[in-house]
Amino acid sequence: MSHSDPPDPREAYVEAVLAVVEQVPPGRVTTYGSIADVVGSGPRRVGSVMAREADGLPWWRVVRADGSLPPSHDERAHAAYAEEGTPLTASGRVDMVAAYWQPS
DNA sequence: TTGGTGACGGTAT
DNA sequence: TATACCGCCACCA
Repeated sequence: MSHSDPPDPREAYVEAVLAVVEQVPPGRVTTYGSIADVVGSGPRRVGSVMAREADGLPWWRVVRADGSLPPSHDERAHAAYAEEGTPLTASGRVDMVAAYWQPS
């Protein structure tokens, strides 16, 4: 209310992304692009948020459109997939046909 | 202010 | 199927 009442759309955007990620059911995944579509932004913005705010989030449930993740996180992601029973392809990527979850 | 960067996506090769 | 390239656009030095 004072001279400065920072609505900070950046923070609201981050919260919106995190809210969607929290809704992805175990054993299922969604994509950066799908989240971007829901929150109204580009996939690279979503990736940027994940890189900074992944702390305490099921980040492994957010994958690329082809069902893969960066090699750096691939190993930890696979451990989570095995634990949650996430369907994978023979190539070692998430089976998008079987595991894709569309955020509402 | 300008330019480089990036947990991406889609298309071409 | 894998690799290369370009397009996008907010963020940071």
